[in-house]
Amino acid sequence: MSLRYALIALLTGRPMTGYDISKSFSSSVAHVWHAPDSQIYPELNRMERDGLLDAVEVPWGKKGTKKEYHVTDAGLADFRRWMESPLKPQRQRDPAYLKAAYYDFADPEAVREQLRRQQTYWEEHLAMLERTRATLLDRTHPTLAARLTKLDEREAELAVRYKIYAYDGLIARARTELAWIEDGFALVDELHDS
Amino acid sequence: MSLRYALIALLTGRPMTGYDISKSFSSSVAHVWHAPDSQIYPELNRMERDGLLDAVEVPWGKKGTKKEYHVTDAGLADFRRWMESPLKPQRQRDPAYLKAAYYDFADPEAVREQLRRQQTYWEEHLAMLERTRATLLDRTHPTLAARLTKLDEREAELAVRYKIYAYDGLIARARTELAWIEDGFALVDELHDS
DNA sequence: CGGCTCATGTAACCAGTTACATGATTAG
DNA sequence: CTAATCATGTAACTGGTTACATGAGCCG
Repeated sequence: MSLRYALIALLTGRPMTGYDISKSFSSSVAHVWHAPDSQIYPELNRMERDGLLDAVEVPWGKKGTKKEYHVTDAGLADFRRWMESPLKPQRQRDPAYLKAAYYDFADPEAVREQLRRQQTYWEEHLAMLERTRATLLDRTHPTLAARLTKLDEREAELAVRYKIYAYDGLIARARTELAWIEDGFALVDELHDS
Repeated sequence: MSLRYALIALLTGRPMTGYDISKSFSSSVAHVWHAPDSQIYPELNRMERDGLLDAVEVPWGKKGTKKEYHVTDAGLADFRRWMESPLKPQRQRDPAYLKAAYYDFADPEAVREQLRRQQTYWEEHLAMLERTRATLLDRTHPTLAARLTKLDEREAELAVRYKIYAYDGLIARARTELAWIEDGFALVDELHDS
């Protein structure tokens, strides 16, 4: 269900076509909620059917049209309702930790290789988060910038600060993962001669 | 697919019935990989079919029997192969962060309520992780203890240390979440008069 | 005219969730 | 005898993944 709220969140910035969404998704909401195109288009149709979005046919080229989705009042109300509803506690389900608990079944060199891959992944992820955070701070992030034009300074301040808050959480999480990976290297060295 | 490896991991400790598994699951592997009963039983059947487990019929009461699952050599080999195979990078998908990025759409009091709930959840989760970590350290954790009887001291040391390593990661993560939640309270107070 | 981007999906599958179903055994 | 525990699931559904499918428009 969160996908639909990720989509509404994105569309509060500005109306977009499915294509626009699937492109800008990856550089914004996808940092907290990833989804592939094949899930986005059908969901947009369902949301239109449920009255959360209005699809406006916009001409495209000579004869083509494209659908531009606008959040309806009902959609916004639904979004706010979801925002204020309690989260159900997330189940833990992380293969990295499952593996780590049983690293004694694997070859030490294979463990190091795992750790190196995770390290690379998290370093890149962290760098991306920090870049994005910077564009939020200076308000050049395209999706955010689009939304800010509709807000007064007080509202803009809130929107920006909460987004930065979310990214700060993601950044802290990435750093925690990286510190854990560092500890992993040290542990493998300690346990297997070196 | 990770469920099946969580199950093999658990069964390396000692052979168990589906019922044993579904009970002890929650106090061990479920900390890294949650699964309900309704997913466990069918998966055990599939794993037996695939030759990863042997099901031994054990008498139970006067006429009943129960199935005790043993990991086969093929199962262990498959587990090791999985252990050494690269993880595919996990997609971010966390509703708490999605909401946080858009807290400006919610009432400040509703936001505080959200934060309080998450705080309670993570505090309890953290306490549970720390209790479990302590039982790993003193080797009284039942699943671990069962496995240790089959290992020499050197192997036992590895098994224990890696399990503690995994829990240290989970604990660090929980603390990071709690720190982020604290920052959330401070931010709401700052942004909404107080 | 050829290749990129814009545009919109479908189909088959797999994993996980929720709710329900049923019966035997054992402890008090 | 009754309640708790042991035992084992099925069914319907939701959400997410992977792979594929197709065509119009735009730029050089």
